[in-house]
Amino acid sequence: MTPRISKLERARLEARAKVFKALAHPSRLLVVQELSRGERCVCELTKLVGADMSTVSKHLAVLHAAGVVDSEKRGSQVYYRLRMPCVLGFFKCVEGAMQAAAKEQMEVASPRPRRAGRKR
Amino acid sequence: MTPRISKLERARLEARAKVFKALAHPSRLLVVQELSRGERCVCELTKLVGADMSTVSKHLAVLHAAGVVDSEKRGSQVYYRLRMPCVLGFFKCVEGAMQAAAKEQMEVASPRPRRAGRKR
DNA sequence: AATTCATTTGGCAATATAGCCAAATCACCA
DNA sequence: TGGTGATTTGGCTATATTGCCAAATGAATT
Repeated sequence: MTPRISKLERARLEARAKVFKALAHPSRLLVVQELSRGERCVCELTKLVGADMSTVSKHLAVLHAAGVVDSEKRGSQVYYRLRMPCVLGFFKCVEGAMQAAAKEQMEVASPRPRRAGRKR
Repeated sequence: MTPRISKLERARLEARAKVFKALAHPSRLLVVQELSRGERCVCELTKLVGADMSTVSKHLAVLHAAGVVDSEKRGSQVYYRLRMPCVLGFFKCVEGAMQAAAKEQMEVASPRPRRAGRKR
């Protein structure tokens, strides 16, 4: 019942979790990936994601609140930029782990026989 | 309405998001951090987190399903291990970004005066 | 086999998230 | 000032997540 960590540590974890939460959605990951290639306006991202613009706007608000992206209004459109480029490094980490997991999945599904095996 | 990405790409994003989702909770982040120091049984992690053991067990199940941790039963207890150590690198990235954000927050709250300023 | 400890699972209520539509803003232009 | 395009916000429903309790499972012990 009594946690072994301080309130401060709790707050730190909460803040960190906010960033992960912000990235924990396919559309938002897609947006981040796209923004890694340069700034984009909401209309461009909307076409890319293929959802309602209001939906995309809310996704962007989540990313912005977490400090992952930055926005700048120019004329009538708003441009978003990636502000935490180090997330891209983590994508590679995840990618690698997923490949390992996939390989393992396959081996569980049909293990390579040690000496001789046959399909069943 | 029509997204500009393929179904395969969609699936890839979904899989990636699953990992982020698994990390998107303070308690689970705490667990990951702890496991970076070595394997721990559920009872240890439960004390650390300070929640019901069933709750912690479910958190661990989420991390396991995402491939972030691994488990091994030894005797009557189950030991969990970090399987994706590269997540730790990302913690640093987030930490740095959050510090930058915090500093900026403070400057927004009370900007350093350019020439002369006074409290209001 | 009964007991106990460690863990997982089922179920449920509270809360949070996602996505759409409609309405409100905001900038620009006629 | 009215109109148009870009974006955000409010509101709503559907869905997902969280966390507790209680019950089920499993291993070690008596």
